[in-house]
Amino acid sequence: MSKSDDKRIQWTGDETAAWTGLVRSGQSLLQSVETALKESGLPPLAWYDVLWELEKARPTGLRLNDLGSRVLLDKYNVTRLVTRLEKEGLARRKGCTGDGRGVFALITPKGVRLRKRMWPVYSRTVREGFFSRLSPRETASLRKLLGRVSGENGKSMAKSD
Amino acid sequence: MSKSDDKRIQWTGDETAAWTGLVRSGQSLLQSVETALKESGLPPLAWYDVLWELEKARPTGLRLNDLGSRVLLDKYNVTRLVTRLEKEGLARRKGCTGDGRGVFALITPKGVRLRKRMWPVYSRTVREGFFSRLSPRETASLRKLLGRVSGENGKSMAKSD
DNA sequence: TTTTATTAGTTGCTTTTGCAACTATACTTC
DNA sequence: GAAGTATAGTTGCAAAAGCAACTAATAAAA
Repeated sequence: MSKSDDKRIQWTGDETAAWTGLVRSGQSLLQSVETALKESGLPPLAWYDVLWELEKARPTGLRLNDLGSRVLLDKYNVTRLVTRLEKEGLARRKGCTGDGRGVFALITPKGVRLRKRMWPVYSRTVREGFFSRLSPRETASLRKLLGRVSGENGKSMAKSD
Repeated sequence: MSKSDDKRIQWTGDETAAWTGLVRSGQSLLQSVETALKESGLPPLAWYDVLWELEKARPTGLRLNDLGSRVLLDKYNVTRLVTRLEKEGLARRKGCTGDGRGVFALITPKGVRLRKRMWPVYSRTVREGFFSRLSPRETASLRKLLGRVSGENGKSMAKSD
């Protein structure tokens, strides 16, 4: 690797600020949501995400695998989260006919009800901390920029093994 | 609260996409950094953040409290992380003369060296996954937008108790 | 000045993550 | 069709995070 293609190790001011802005605003908002949910006696955001994916995937359900890739969870965490949901009667497993290894997760009516109760809290918190600070144009512009960033990432999130 | 000022529970398409873009790109990039660090046999990003704050705060050091608010860590996690760093000889504590409750954390030369070894890995990963996907103008624009979002958040990150 | 309330930091206990090893089924290829 | 390899999911153990209770010191009230 020659000196000139030695990737710029240094960051510009804008780069640094954009990066810290991204990380900090994300973390801070997520934290607000978690706090708001807890204050309302509701489960964590990860539960919402999973329940929502399962609800959208009705009536088929979702393979744990797919579920994991949608919510950015490693497979062992999917296993465990689904187990917890199952224990609360919010979801259930169903063996996959056709692929003996596969397992589907399905949302239950109780799961749907819980998800619906969580939504207003989640929604409101994000609106207050995020959307309300941006004009529609700015929101659209942010969407576009972040879309560029999220575009197929080198390494996928869910580790294979 | 009248019906009309009932906060919009629904999200527009742009809002949804901006939110998921923010969360997913942040998580995904952070995950890439963690992976890269691990692959290089280096400690997690949180260590970097703390070491860097301590390095900037030389030679005075930082109160654990301040440290926590800068790196978005709850106080008990600060206590523990500093303990781990101390155990590795990367930082040390120093009682605070003047305020008997206070504790300063100081970075050691070894800590500085480690932080310097971590930087290229960190830096490169973020450049590849983030900066390299945006033009300088876009980066600046993103910075501005995210700055709007991060502006004093309702609830501070580090919980008081 | 004594009492009361805050603030800084630590620690025990529980829950959750992360890693690595493991089982079981499906796919390849020879 | 047998042997090897890849994939889906689970689990044991260790490290880390979250919560609440606790200590010690400062600041505020009475």
